[in-house]
Amino acid sequence: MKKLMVIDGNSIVNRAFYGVSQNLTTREGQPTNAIFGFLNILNKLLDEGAPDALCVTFDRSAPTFRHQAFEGYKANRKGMPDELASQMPILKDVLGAMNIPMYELDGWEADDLLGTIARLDEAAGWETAIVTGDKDALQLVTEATTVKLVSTRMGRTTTRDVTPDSFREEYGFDPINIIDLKALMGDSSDNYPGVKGVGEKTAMALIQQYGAIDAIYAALPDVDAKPGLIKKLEEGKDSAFLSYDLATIRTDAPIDFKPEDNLRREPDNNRLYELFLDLEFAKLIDKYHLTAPQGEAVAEEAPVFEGACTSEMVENRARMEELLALWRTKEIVDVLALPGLDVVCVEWQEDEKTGSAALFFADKLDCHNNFLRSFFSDPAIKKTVHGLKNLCRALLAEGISPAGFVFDTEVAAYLLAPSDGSYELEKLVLTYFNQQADRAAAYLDDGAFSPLADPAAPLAALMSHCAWIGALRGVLEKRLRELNMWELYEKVDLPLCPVLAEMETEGFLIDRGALAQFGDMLSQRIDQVQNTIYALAGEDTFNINSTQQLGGILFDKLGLPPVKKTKTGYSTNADVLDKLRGQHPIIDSILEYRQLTKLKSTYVDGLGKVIGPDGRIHTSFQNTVTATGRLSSTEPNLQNIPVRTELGAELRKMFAAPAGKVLVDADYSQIELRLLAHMAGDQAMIEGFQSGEDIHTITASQVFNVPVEKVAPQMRRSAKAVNFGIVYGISPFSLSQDIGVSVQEAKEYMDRYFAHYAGVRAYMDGVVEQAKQAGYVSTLWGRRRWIPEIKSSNFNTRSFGERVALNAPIQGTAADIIKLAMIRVRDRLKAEHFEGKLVLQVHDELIVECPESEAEAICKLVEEEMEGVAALSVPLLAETHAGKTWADAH
DNA sequence: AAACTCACG
DNA sequence: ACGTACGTGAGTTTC
Repeated sequence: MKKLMVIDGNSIVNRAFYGVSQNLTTREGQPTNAIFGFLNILNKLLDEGAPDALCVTFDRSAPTFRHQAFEGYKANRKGMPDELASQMPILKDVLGAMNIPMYELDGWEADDLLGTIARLDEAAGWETAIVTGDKDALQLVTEATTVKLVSTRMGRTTTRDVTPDSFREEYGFDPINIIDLKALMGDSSDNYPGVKGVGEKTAMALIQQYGAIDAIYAALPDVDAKPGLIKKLEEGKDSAFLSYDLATIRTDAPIDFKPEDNLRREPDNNRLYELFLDLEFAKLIDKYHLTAPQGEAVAEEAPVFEGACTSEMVENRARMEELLALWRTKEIVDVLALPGLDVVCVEWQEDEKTGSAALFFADKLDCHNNFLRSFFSDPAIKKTVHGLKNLCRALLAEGISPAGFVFDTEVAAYLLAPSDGSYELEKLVLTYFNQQADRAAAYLDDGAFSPLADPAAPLAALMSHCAWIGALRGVLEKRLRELNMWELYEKVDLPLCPVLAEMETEGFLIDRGALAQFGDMLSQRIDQVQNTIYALAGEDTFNINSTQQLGGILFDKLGLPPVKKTKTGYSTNADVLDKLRGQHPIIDSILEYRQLTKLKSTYVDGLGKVIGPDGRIHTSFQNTVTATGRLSSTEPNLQNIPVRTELGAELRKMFAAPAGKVLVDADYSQIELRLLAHMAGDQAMIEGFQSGEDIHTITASQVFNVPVEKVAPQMRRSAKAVNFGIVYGISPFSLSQDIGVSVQEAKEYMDRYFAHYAGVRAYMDGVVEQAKQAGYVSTLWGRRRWIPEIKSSNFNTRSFGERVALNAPIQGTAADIIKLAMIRVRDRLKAEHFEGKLVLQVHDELIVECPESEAEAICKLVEEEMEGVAALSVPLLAETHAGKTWADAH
């Protein structure tokens, strides 16, 4: 007997939408999670069920014919969220391309079509499997028709086959009587009432005993039940029969259906390929073995390797010179340099065909080193690489000065999609070409790569990586130019790479001894405070670091009032503890304990672990991580060294200049607010900055309408909080939390603020509008951040998108500016033969280590370059200081 | 691996 | 009525 599988499209797509990771979108912001989830469920079903035929049914909008009788029907069902609605037509396109028949009919619901199809199928002598998440469909179960009930739990979908036997076993009555069950108990999601006062338990018992509501009502008033229930049944009779009709799935929809029309067919390769390409479902392209349509350009033309790859072991000096000379004549050479530089692959274009070579440097100190040096420091050889910053660092470690790098695929991909998070070559190949590249690192893991032993096998893969780098260069460059980001790329992010590598290599000297001493002091105090806490708590068996255990002590044992909850229990963060201050002496001790242990573990111990043999700390600057364009710093993070508390700031005394040298520290004054004034073109704020007065005082004076000299400290504090809040897209509630006033007062501050800075409000409205229209926002230098969230139908998600739209242009422009300043400072230090070197950047702050004799000149140089990056409608101000330690210089 | 907390701009 | 500020990285506990 042939089998047909019929899928309740609306039910399954809903489950997929709410069950699959919410954030799956294309890079342009089209949500795809429901489609992806639907296809996954479909694939799983087909693997398990192997039906001969397959089709899908869809609703054509409520209220339906069947339910017109009842006005409140579906009043409780919310309309489909936009993110799901936008996926429906695409899903139907996909199913169409897969040659899966779809059935939908005006005025009919999916389940009526399911019912009709099942019966027609049965009549034709076929078996039917109905796939749905809706238990109403169980009424359709017969010997020939099973229901595959789909449920999603924690993102996993499971299906359960329901047959007449398994149904009876579970419910104790026949499948058809589920209609009677619903007639009594009602259905809140479909909004039909059933019998008032009868729930699932009661209804089940009645149906198990009597089978159908006809039988129940026929037996009235002698039904075997309590008098109260009998009264309810009598009163609810009309409603019960109405509900019965509503719960009945019709099997007589006027559709033209023949089972054999639904026999499985091969998908339409070209249509499906293009759809999956648009949806960025590269893995599914592989899974379905789809191929790029022949003869027409798809997204991007993928490179051809076959037969084009040759490799060469360069064994003598003459051949090296020959190759170097050749490469100098080429427009570009694409380079894959493996970590450690012991293997370098080079590919280039030669008379319309590709040439390539793999160079091995088993011993970097032999004559090959000359090759490495000549190749990587020759400005005449124009090189493309993936991950320039790290390559530069590796080169510097070999004493080679990098030059001639004209393209970095990693940085380019970051600029095009800065929220993507990671940009491994394999991932980019998948994104831009929908192809799977083997991981180059696979040939290196545990040092297994041994080119001399077996050059052939891994070499082909490595060379193909090289070719991918070249192919990516093509599409990335094209895209950067299309988006007007080429200049940003060429003038800012690319040339910053060697600067960062130099800074990492240089490192920051730290006073090991002083650090250890500080750590000992902390340990002693931690001991004391810990004892105090245990004494105050009356027990010493709990772990103060555990928020759970601590919460138990504070809120259960000591009875303090819980201020805030987290997912897992009581919140015990600093905000909460601050509110509890004065209610119990243990609070102050816990705050102190937190401060001390943070300093000890994160900073003293953390930093101690990463001091190099040279006594210096070499952080890694991440230049492809943040969504806004900022840098970040890892292993260790040197951008969050304490400064705000006195004890914490002690640490900055450990960051020092060596004997005979000093640190020059320069930081931008209020750069983000200045940028807000400039970008908003707000005259009042611009004049405020031009006056040279303290901006928070001016704001207070304008907002509170008092002369500058009459601004009280509290007024300035409030104005400062508003100023900062604005840049983040603040709400009155958060402002009130921040400065400790009522929400009403906070709102008044903001209203007054916007009244005086009308340009700021207009700018904010404009930038949000731009983000909604275009899907992205930009900095002054054209750095982009895509904001798919702003089109969300979810209030919180959308609000987040709006705040991001407000903040990203400002934070990002500040990042553009300091990156440019870094490049220029570094270039001038070098050009003017200073010994001074950049060692650190902390978002709006630069630190140079230099001989004492250079300090004065370098202060001037850094200030000039930082302030001179751009001419805005407000001055860019940088303040510089020199000192023996970071604490002194800041 | 996720949750919580906290350090910085 | 919602749920409450942008951007990071790291240490600790807990599952």
